[in-house]
Amino acid sequence: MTSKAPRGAGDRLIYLLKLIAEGAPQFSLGELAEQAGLPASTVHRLLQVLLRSGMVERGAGQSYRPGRELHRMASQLVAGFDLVRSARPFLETLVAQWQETAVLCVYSPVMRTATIADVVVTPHPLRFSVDRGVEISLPWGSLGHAILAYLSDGETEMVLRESTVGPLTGRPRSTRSEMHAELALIRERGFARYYDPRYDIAGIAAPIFDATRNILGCMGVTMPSKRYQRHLEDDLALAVREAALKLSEMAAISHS
Amino acid sequence: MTSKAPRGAGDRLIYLLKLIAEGAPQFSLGELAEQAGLPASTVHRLLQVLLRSGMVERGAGQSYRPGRELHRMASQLVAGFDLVRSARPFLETLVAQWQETAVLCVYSPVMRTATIADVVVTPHPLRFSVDRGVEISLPWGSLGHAILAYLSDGETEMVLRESTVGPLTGRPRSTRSEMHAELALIRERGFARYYDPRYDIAGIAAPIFDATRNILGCMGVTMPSKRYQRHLEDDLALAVREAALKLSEMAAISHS
DNA sequence: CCTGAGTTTTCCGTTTTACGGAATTGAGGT
DNA sequence: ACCTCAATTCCGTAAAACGGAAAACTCAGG
Repeated sequence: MTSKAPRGAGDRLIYLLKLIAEGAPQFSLGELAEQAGLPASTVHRLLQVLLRSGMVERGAGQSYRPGRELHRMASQLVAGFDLVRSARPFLETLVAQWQETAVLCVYSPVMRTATIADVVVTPHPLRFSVDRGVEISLPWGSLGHAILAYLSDGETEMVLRESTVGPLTGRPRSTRSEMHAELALIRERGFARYYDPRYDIAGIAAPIFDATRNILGCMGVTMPSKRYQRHLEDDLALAVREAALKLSEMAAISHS
Repeated sequence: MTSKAPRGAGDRLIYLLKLIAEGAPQFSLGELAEQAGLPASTVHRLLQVLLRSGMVERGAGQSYRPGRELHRMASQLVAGFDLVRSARPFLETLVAQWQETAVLCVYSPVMRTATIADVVVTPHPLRFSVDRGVEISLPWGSLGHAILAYLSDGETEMVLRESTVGPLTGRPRSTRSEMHAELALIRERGFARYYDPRYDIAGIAAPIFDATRNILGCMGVTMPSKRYQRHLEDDLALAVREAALKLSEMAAISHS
């Protein structure tokens, strides 16, 4: 907990603000000071700044609490939330770190379809052309699986029944039980892998949820199966899962 | 726009954060500097702090945008939002400023009833005893009217039909058309007044909405009709309306 | 009502950082 | 390549931040 506190009034204020936002709805100066690893007098002075701006208010007795201005700011930000726009930085980070095309995919429950909402392409010259708006098939590929695995049993069933052939292969993908085993594995791990050397395509994807753990879509990376070899370790998969998790957290309260 | 900017790194950071949160999802250093009324070099330095902490990120080109950390903070705050707890400071402020008992009232659409969720009492020795949990009657009193005025026509009709007598008077309150005229007036003004010298009670209340302008409840002040005289001017009414408005803004995204 | 332990708040000399105009660098357009 | 405008860096000055220590305050318990 007592991580090294930053120096400088500005950095420290942000640092405190974060602690306050994720901390208890009611706290004392001492608690905050200890948690922040800062001297009480310093925390006190910084709290005056937050108090002055309404970001923090005084509660019953000698306690402090998040202020109305802070809440108002939060509402404004959340209200202006947009999955696609918010996902962008994550996609960009993934590409910057792993050099593979990153994709955001949103699921439409009414249509029972998923479409590519945003893409950041790899700098590699060899890459698939992935376009926004393209519908992806749920029973096929890492992106589809990452969503399919989190649909209700009924929905999953309907999806599987509706389409029995893969979009590239043109033939049944796998048996029903193989499929269910794979989806269970995805749920366990928190991400989906896909690898098909026959069509030189591979990918890793992880689900994105809203506050009630309804699936909103998924985020993933796709690449030629050759390059996939480098990522057989869990490093990339964990990065993708982590990004999707953070985005879910951000989307937790949204006008789904 | 060019209000006097605060001095000191801390104050200025908060000031910028607010501008960023309520401003465009994409902005340039120059824009922000002008809007803040600060020299560009200063804004630049402060942005480094926000950048360092992830509260702001760089977008395409040379632009800036609200960062992931800021969004995450906002989600956490909104997730922990609670109408009753959030209303408290408003109630306290009202009592401190006007010395009259302030009440938060929440509406339950399923039951079609409103109950008192929180109270901060006046310091005056002469006051009504208002208790949490008490159900209030919608067709009667400022609190009830402030809610009733914003129900759908159908709901309003059902409420009026269900209860035809006032809780204190024990007799029909007013004609249907009088009632509708009053509710229209409330909608126009944004607050409800009530005054009944026969029972020495008076009050002013304003509605609280969620993001889609569904009514969540209301906030108001009650007092003996004697003291009401002092508040015939719109000052108190405006204060109540203002408080309810701000709370609505905060509640804009909530798990109602 | 008084006392005492534990906080919070103020003080103040020292140190560090913030400040912002001017100069430089860099991006985007023609 | 060249131009323009905005972003970024520099740097001497000025102002705030810093935090230990002392004072004031709060809340129990006697």
